[in-house]
Amino acid sequence: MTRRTFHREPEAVRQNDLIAATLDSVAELGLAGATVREVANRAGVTPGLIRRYFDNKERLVAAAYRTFIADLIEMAAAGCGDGPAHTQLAGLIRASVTAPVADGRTLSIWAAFIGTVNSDPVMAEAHREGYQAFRDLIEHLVGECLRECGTDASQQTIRQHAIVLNALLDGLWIEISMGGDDFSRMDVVRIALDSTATLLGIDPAEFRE
Amino acid sequence: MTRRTFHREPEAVRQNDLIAATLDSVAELGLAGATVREVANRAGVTPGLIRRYFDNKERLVAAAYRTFIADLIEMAAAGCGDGPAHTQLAGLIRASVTAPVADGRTLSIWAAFIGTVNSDPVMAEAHREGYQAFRDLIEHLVGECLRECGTDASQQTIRQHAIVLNALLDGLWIEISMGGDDFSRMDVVRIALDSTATLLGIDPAEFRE
DNA sequence: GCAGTAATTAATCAAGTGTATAATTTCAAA
DNA sequence: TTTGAAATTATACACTTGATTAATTACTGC
Repeated sequence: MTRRTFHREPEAVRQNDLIAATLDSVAELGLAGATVREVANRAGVTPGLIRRYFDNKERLVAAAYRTFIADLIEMAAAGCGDGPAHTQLAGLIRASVTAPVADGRTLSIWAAFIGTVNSDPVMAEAHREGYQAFRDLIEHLVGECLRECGTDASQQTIRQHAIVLNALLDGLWIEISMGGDDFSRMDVVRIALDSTATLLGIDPAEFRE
Repeated sequence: MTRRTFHREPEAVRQNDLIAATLDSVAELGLAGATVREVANRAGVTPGLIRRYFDNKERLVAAAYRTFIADLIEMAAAGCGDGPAHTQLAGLIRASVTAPVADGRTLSIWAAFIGTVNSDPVMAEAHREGYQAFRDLIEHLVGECLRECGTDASQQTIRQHAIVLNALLDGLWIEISMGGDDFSRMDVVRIALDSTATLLGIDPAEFRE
């Protein structure tokens, strides 16, 4: 009876693999399906090993959530580029309503985690961290964008615009990711950009990237 | 050793109690916490009894989701009243961004269920049923509202407006329910109504209920 | 090449899960 | 009051879960 062969991996790599395996499990099987054994299998590893990298299963899941949120924001922010603010904002919006940010897998993971925020303080904290970052980014871009257009708005007005825009993006992201009905037929990017221009009171033509 | 006393309940009542207990469990402990025993305890009943009302735990959870979604839509639609369309729409919006539709408990339950839609066909079906109803309601109200304002819009334009408005409401609902930051300080109803008016291109003054 | 250390496996445990079934109790009808 | 059927409880079972520990293996530094 010979043991299964294995090879060692740098700590960061293994940790990353375990987190990736966790996210895959959550996406395909739901949070309940992300058992220690399932995650270990997907990572090509034995269940016991997980404990060497994460104290608890709870810690593993929380870590997975943190990297998920961070990656999500990074993917969205990657659409910004470094041009004028209205171009950056347009890029952010386009990225938010198209894959890979907007797709079923991402939504499943997000929802599964969000569902625990109310009953799990650790997850609640992990959540707040990441969410704030996205809202701050939007608020900054909205402010710059309005300034570029010659509109002088108070900080409170900017904040309100950011809140509404953030909500709109969240909602569109959910609807599109859920794969509802006829989104494949319409130009979601155009709709998102035009709606944003309308809400901010700026010229829609400005928003053609 | 005497058995615990009990009293019989009409089938509909028991069924309802079990569903209510399931939703409470999901809200407070997450989907994973909604075990057969937990639900039974909250319903003041023994685990075995559940099987007399639901074939599976899966069926119980699906039934709970259906009534949850139905109640949610009913609560939102209850704000409509029966006046002119723009008043009905305003009522719907107000109801959507205030309690009991918009609160943490509701969001927790919603998210927990949504997280399963991708991996569970039964839940996916239960979901689509309820969601369509809400979008149809919004589309109808938007159409009537534009007609009242003298705007003549094509069916496709109406549909696009409905999609955007639906997304905005979803997003606001989530942000408010999540209890993010400073929503307590601001008039969310006002923000929601004004944003809607802006998006539909109608006079915000029309929307003061 | 060799030793020692640390990563990994394998095997096991107690607790909790959904489900099944037989024993009881309630209640309505006679 | 008695009887019978249906609702409810109690108990048990097989299985999965997260966690623990000792035995083994791979790799690093000498």
